[in-house]
Amino acid sequence: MAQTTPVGPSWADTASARLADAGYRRGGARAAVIDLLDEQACALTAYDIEAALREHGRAVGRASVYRVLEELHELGLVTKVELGQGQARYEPARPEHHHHHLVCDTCGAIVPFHDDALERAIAALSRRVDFDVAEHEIVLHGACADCRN
Amino acid sequence: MAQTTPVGPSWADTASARLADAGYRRGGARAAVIDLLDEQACALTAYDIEAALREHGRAVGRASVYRVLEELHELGLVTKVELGQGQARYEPARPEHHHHHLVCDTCGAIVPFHDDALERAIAALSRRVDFDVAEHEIVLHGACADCRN
DNA sequence: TTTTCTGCAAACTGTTTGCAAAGGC
DNA sequence: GCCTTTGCAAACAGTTTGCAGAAAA
Repeated sequence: MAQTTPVGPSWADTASARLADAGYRRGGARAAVIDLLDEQACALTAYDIEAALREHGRAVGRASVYRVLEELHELGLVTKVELGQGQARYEPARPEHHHHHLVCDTCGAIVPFHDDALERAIAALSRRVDFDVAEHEIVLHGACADCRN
Repeated sequence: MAQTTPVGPSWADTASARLADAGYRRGGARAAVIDLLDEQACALTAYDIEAALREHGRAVGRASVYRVLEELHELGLVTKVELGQGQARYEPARPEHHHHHLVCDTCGAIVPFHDDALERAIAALSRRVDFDVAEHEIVLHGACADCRN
């Protein structure tokens, strides 16, 4: 169950450092949310985060969860995705693990994917367009392997 | 200000026919929403629709707007998009005008675009993936020409 | 006349905000 | 000690639902 992700400077470290640079103090709620996000590979809802923290015995107020997520998102450290399920999801922004999502509209399952051709098409398009494109979000809806039967 | 879109069977006709086939009756709220959507090229929020109908002197209850939109979406006649602005938007589904959206995170402007390379990449990917892909949504975030200065 | 549709108001859900107490520096 | 951060509760916004009257078939 334990996941090992032995990289150099962890996302949590980077995020903490960046927050410090931005003048934020090292509060408990902030650290708890960052540590939790650091362990996650894919996107969680604010509620997921709140529940997980409570289970870990590090309960954090809902408002604080939202506030921390917003700060992190503002600094580009967290990616906020809306998968059409009526609530936002958040995941650590790790450029080397850039990905998008498949959503099963039947069971709600979320599967991350990455596709170079798609990224190239997006990059080319971004250059062509009269717009400063900062981010892009791609969501594929449908039925997962289990649900299409 | 008046837009002319002289196609064969209008989207409104198609939508009405499809609704009738599905066993729905031809109520006033339903017709009003369909007629309004038919005139629109891009995505409106439920609130936009409610306000526009009121201005046209065809006021429709908010609940009815949502109910009609849901029916239309269920039948695949309306595309529902979430552009990260905390509210859903709806537009008539016209396969021949398939497009996606650029969103200016500064002023909120929404610009539709279409890109064949992107669509091809999505199509290829959809075939490769262990998932029945029914729809896809692509949102590019950034700053529009006016806001990037 | 029977069944569906509509509008209103109330309920809900996810998110944000005001404020006083707790905590970092 | 000053200023930020936190948690709670209340406020909010968008959306959904229950219900009684209006309207289609």
